[in-house]
Amino acid sequence: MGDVAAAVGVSKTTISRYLHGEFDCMSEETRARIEQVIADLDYRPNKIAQGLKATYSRMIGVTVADIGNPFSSMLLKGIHQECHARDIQLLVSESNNAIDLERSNIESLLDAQVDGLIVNTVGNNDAWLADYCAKEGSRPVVMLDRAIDPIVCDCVVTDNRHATFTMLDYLAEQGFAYVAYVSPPMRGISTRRIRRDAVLSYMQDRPMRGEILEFEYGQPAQLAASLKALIDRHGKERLCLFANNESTMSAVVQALPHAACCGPERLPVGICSFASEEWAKCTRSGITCLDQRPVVMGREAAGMLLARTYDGYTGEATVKEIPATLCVYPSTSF
Amino acid sequence: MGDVAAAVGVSKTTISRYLHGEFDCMSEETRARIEQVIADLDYRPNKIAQGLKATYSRMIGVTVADIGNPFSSMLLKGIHQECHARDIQLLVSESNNAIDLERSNIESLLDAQVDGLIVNTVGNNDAWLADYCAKEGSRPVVMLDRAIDPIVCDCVVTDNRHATFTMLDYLAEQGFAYVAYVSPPMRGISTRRIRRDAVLSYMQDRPMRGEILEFEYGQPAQLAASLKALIDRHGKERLCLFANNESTMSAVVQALPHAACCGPERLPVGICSFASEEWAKCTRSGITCLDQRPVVMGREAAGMLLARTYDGYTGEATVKEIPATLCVYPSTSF
DNA sequence: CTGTTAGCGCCTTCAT
DNA sequence: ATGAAGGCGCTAACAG
Repeated sequence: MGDVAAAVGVSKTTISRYLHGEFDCMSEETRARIEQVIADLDYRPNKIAQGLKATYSRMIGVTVADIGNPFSSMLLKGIHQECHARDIQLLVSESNNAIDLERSNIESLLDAQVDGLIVNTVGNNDAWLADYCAKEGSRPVVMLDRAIDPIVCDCVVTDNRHATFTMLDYLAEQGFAYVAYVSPPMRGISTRRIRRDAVLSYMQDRPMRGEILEFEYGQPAQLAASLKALIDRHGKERLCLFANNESTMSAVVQALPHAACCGPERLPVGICSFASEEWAKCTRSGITCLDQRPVVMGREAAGMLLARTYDGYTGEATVKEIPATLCVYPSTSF
Repeated sequence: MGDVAAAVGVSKTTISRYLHGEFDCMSEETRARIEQVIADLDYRPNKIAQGLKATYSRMIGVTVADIGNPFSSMLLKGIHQECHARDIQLLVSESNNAIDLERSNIESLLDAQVDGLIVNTVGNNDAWLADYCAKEGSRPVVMLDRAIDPIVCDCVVTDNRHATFTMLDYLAEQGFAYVAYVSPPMRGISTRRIRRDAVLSYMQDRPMRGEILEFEYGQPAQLAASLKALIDRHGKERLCLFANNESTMSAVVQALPHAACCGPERLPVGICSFASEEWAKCTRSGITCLDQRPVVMGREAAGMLLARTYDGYTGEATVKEIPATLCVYPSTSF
């Protein structure tokens, strides 16, 4: 900036004004000269230095539990769309499903002076997060695909209870009398808990029966054994496996012999899952799924965050529920 | 920092020294007092201000063509692993497959003072990128899953030619006499071009015959028609469709009626693809694939970038080829 | 062992 | 219509 000023023969103040479009009180000539010199020198203002002076950096921080997950990458896509439109940079980090990493990531992002945070928490970290939100001078936070209780910050989640009910209604219609909800351990993750509770509550009031089947990602053999036992136990009764997410769906599919899913030997076992349609429709012969529309969720979260961060919005913290879409494929038809 | 200094009753310099672990020339007492006050005040140094003074920001920039792609998210995972280990922040943006967005993203990242760049280019932007690399004072750049010609910066790519040959050898073994390589238009993307050329060159020297089948993502009907014609033309001759990437594989699978892939009516049509194993093994009855190990690629790219950016490495620009892994599934067995 | 000073690149009053 | 000066939070000589 000093170079430009010197080359034009004006002070840095004038250059600064030029950069901010304050042309009203500037001679047309200076204006043109500055433009010229900036082009010649290929000068670009240093955003970091601007941010040092201003109280904002025009960067927001994002932590996701697992960035390798295609669902997370869709969330990021949505977040990026919204932020890019407003010229906000994205500082991204992943916590690899570890709580201490999540905490240190958030602290690092804050050290980097992000103006706000989008957090897809790994779970069991609510107290710490609530603590941060309560601190005065804290930056706005939006929880993504997670809710926090009590609601201390905006949350963007799938309408999990309603979506679960929609799926179960559909399964009942298809003649499934028994549903096993397959999920990784809850681990304080609101989304998982709410879905499980929805399944249990649905079954309390209706003829449908079922169970919750927890499993650990690392243990495919164990899952295969549980599923085999379950299926054997049910004989010819129509049974459906309802997976909590894509990874679970993938594990379920692999635990089942392929012949069980299609062809003449097909067992009376349906499969469905929370999963993106794009992925589910190609899995096996096509798996019925609840698509959470993660891109929309990401956009929504970013929108809420930017409103608070840059537009001075100060309404109460709210939970925004995004409806999931039921997509029917052959895995639940007989 | 001023507050801390005041509270302790020393100058900011001393605090600065404390923060950088320069305890050798500091009384044990001051040291302890500073530690105390920092804890009390919950003080954390401003990385941005540090970066303003230093000539680096400890941030690197990443642009990917399409962040929603699971492959890209794996690349990011690898990049993040390496950067996190060295306490480097990641500024991420996506170009949504648009060249002008890619350019403006790179400029924005540079404005944000990133110390280096990892670029997964959308294609047809080589001249512009080479231009940037040649500019003096430019930050180090690593191209990821893309090569640039001539090699003006480090590139991390799959060993595309070798991988393609490996797959074709395997297909020949399985008795496929004809292979259709299905790919989106090349659009100046090195990876696509090299794979296509490998297919053509393989077929020149060997009995295997085949063709290149270009298609546009948006046009499933057209692809379905091409495939139908192709299959009809070949009657009972064993034929394999070889997809360039996951999206293409997905399109191919959807263009084919499910009965064509398994069961008694199965056509003599194999399918294989460049794709991650995790995804391919669940698709239909399991699809033979070349897994590019994107996490490794991301790590490698970040490693090379950090070496140049922070360790003063200045060797010649090189192309690092990561071997792909052939994973066999039922889609190519009869 | 610790403080003073100057400055990174920019913005913002207050003058002129 | 334009400048000068001070300061954002921190670091790096150079003193003492």
